[in-house]
Amino acid sequence: MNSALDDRLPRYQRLRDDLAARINRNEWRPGDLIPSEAELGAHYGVAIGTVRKAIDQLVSDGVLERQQGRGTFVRRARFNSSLFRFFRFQSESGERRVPQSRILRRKAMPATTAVASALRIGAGEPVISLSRLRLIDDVPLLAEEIWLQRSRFEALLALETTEFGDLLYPLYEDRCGQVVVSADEILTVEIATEMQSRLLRLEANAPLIVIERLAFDLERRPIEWRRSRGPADRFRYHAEIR
Amino acid sequence: MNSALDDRLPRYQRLRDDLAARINRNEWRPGDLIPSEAELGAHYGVAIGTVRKAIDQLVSDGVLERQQGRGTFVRRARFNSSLFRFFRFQSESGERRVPQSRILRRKAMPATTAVASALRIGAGEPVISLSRLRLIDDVPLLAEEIWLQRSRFEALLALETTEFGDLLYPLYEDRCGQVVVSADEILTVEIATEMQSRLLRLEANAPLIVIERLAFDLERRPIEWRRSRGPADRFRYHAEIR
DNA sequence: AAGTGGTCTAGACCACAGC
DNA sequence: CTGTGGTCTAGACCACTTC
Repeated sequence: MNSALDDRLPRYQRLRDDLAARINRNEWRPGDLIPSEAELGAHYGVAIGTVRKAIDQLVSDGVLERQQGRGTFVRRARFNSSLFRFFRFQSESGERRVPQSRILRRKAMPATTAVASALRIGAGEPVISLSRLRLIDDVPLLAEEIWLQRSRFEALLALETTEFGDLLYPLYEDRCGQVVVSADEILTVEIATEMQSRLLRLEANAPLIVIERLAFDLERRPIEWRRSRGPADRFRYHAEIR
Repeated sequence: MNSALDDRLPRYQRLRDDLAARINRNEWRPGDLIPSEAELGAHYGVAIGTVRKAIDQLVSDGVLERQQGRGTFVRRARFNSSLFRFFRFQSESGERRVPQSRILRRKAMPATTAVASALRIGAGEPVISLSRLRLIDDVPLLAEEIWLQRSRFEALLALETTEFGDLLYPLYEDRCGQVVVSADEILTVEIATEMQSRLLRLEANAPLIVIERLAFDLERRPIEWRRSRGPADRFRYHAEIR
């Protein structure tokens, strides 16, 4: 379970995993300064070069951020990151803006088999389901269904949905200590159902783009599954591939 | 121009750039074994650790590949890479296959302003334009327009288009010494024109997915621009985002 | 001036491939 | 057995931030 203990792995790997786990359990929170390389080396009994290699990995994972002369910090949610790219549905004038969010429904429920399999939990385990509409200039742009493991996001049930704000990931960070660092997305196109076309104010049978996203924490465990649908004619998606 | 000479940059950076340039000018070709770390260190007059750091970067760029005990090799085109992911248009049965390719047209011409700006060359400079149809089970799946800088791809003009094969990137490698290592893609949806719907055997006004791709060499210079269109209802695109 | 990360070095030992 | 990359160490010096 805990790779930080598996002594077949190189030290820098175990160190990376241990640091990742410490961040994940909120020993250090986004924005915090972590101990210096020298301190970490002394604490773990390894050379500074080994610490550097572990930190290098976490930096390239987007989890940590170095600042020469200042120290190494836990990175905050990145609003310009590609995680936010399907915000790039164009507004009328073409510029990019953060859409408004309106939570339509919030429900605690047992996971369906599909949700459980995506989140890699058992069927029937408690999850939180959100239904959200995103708008620009009061025009609906995306209809989203979101599922979260309840045990990690309990705090969301105690909060008024009107207090959620326009972005969820900062909320996850602040209220639940959950940090999204990567995601897999699958894009497809389908035809709007009657309900969807009413919600998005489209004509019947309009083509919709469907974006399924599975978001991971820094230990690559799935923490959020969402399915977003928007009018295909306003869709523009940018991807960098390697 | 040549960052390998800029002594404000760290040595491992200059070394990385110099190695990249040597690969790009085909001093070593895909599949070749490059000199050992010790040899490179001796040749460039740097410590082995510095060589390792330069090679580390090229490995994470996907240009080189280490094999413990054997050496470091120039990577061949990766057919399972995400560069090939819009091959994932599903076949009837759902499995993934490499589509057939049919070159419909090949033309040497001066670059239009749009093409020149994408490829970052001057308007009117010579380019090669390809028009290609991709099929699975003889059913058209993608209609592609492709533009290449003529100076780099001259060899393609001397080859029968029927000899091109089903994949272009291996052809670029073998015939022209050009290696694609990364790309930017922009996805949009549009409605098929009459000509497109005839080519792809769709009904009029069917929704099309449009994938614009700018492909880069390992010095991040654009070498190919393509625009691919396919039926939206058979589209499935996977992206990993960080 | 003190502390931090950034670069670079030199060398030890290990794991693996290939003769 | 030799040569290769993989890990790890220890220390020097530099560049930057903060006081």
